[in-house]
Amino acid sequence: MANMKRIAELAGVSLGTVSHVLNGTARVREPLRERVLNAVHETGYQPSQLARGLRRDKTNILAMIVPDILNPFFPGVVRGAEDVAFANGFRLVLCNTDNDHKKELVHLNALQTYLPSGLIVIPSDFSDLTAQAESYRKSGAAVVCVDRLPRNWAGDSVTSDNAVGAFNATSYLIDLGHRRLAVITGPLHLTNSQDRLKGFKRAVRQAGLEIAPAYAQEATFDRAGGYAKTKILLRLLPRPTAILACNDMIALGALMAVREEKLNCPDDISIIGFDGLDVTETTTPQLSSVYQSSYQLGAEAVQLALDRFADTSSPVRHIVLKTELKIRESVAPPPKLESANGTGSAKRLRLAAVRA
Amino acid sequence: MANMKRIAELAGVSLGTVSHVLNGTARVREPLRERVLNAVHETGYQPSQLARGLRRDKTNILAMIVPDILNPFFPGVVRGAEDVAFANGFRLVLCNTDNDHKKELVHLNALQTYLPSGLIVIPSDFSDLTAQAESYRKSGAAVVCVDRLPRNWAGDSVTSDNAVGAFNATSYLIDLGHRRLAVITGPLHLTNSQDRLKGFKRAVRQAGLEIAPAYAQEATFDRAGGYAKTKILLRLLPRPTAILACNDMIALGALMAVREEKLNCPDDISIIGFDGLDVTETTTPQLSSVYQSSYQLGAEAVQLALDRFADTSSPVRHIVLKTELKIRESVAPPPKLESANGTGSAKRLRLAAVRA
DNA sequence: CTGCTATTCTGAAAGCATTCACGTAGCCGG
DNA sequence: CCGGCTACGTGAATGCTTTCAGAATAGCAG
Repeated sequence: MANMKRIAELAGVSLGTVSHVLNGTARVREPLRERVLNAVHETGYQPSQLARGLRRDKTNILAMIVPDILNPFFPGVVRGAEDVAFANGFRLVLCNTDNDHKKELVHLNALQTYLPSGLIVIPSDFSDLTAQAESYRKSGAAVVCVDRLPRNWAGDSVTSDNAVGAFNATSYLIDLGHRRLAVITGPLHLTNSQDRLKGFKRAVRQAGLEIAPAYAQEATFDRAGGYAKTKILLRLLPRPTAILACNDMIALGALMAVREEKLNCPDDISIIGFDGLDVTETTTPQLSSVYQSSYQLGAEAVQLALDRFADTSSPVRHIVLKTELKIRESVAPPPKLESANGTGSAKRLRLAAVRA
Repeated sequence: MANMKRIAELAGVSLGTVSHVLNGTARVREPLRERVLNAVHETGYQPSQLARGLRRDKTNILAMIVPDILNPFFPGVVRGAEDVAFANGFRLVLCNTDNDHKKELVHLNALQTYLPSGLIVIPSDFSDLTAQAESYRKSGAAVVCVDRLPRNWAGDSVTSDNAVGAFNATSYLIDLGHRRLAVITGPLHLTNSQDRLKGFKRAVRQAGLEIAPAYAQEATFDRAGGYAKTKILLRLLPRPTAILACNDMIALGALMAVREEKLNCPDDISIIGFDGLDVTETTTPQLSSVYQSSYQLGAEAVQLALDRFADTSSPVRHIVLKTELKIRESVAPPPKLESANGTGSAKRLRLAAVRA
């Protein structure tokens, strides 16, 4: 690959001039400018990002840290981030933490030696990024947290309005007539889980309902978690008539458990998930869900990083994206009649009532 | 951040010695060695990857190019790649092409200026990477193609055994008694689509069956494609009793179309997908699929790149991964009786037969 | 204790682009 | 025609690490 020196020779100018033409850092008269540009075209020269980064103390790399790209929620975030990054001439280095804070730290430390312009991070469990973020900021990199916040986070962030999303979903169920609501939250040390639970509780309180503690279960954010906790919920007396699952994976597990118990969703029990993944459209029944735009989360995060990058001193920003309740087939009014012990399917019960 | 000079001062040695200790490039006696290591620990010094890359003409970055991380098949590949990369001290720069060869070229050109050690690429549509690959190889970077191959690809690659996978699935259907098989392929300019179609045809031929051209439809690799082509297939007379969908998204679309036509899967029509995505477990009926390990695809690709990297001259390798036919609920023997026009559900027909 | 070889260390050069202090040419007003 | 200013260009210094040629030291044999 040609280097700048060669371009300078070809164009018959000095190194500095080539640099100025390339970066627009100084005025260069047309004839010279053109000669430089020609030389660049002829050779297909592209400046070494390494040398440039070394000199400028900054690269056009953005470091992106996510728990696990295999979790179907995260690819959207990554894609949104990559698109905005690419549009602005930045590249994304992607790292998975598996929600392991140690691994997160390893990545954080290692990545800094590439002098990225920014760091977009979906914090791992029990993450505390204060020190690292400080270090990045000191080196001139913007740090933005996405989706959930580490403890004591005081920097820029982009999240969905988890509380309002959960509130709306819960209210919707209540409006349908549900009174015995259950919620399966994600891990409660995560701020998004906390906020969704808050939204749920607020809706419940506002409706003057009481929810016994057993009706709020904490699960891991996956199908297995949703399945296990739903099994528990379905054994409670009286059985809940609706479940707010705090993400779609949990909702999927809930649906499996419901089916396995020979209950019918939505006749016996309504389910609303959270995230609005594509998979909610292909289940039977189709899952209702609080949709949030993972893409936008990532896109806004990078935009925020770029803004921060341009203006280090402006006040911290905390972008909160709207959610949208998508009601599909998994929601219905609560069963009209029920046996006292709360077992059996609503359909059967309805039949029993007719006979009686 | 401290630099090497500072470490040298702290340890009272020369720059060269620090470098040698850090890289093990020369023998350094214990006392000095220790002083250097201490200084490194105390300062938390980490060598600048930029300077190192600049000097070595190579970074520990791997460039990874995928069509679209939002396509649920690709995150697995990326994750597999990242894990192996990380384990070997490499980082992944992720780029999406949207299957646009132009965008692919832009990424390819831009990424080279970071002097990556390797390039892992899932080629876009109509990709021809010969020239770029050559350029990368010339700069000492390993290039590995994954999942599908560009035209005239002569380099290392990792793919699944698409032909055998499709052959097995098709044979399974034939063994169940199906005679009127249909296939919905992906875009036929993609080698994986071609291979799956070949496998299908081979199984058909081997069973002595004939498939009219209309029973082989080409679709985009998504739900919409599967849906549209299935609609067409369901209108054919006689109607096919089984569909091999060449990926799970197509299968999902097929399932939707079947349901919409008030047909029952698997009673009226069997469906087998390809890829074995998680989503196949959450549909009703659960989708049978030819499972391939996207994770392994990515992991092997990076391993191959690292190997190539260590030995530039060894012969080109072409890793082909096994697939596994996962039969779930979407497959059954063909309906026993059918009306001549091929409409109506098998169940109804069976009832009619009983009455007669 | 001397002479040599083998072993360690050192320091400068190289890799490439950016930037800053400084030189030069052109132009205006006087 | 000259002083002086503006607008352009120049090239050396810089950022950080690796590597190579060569200096210094250690160790051993005689």
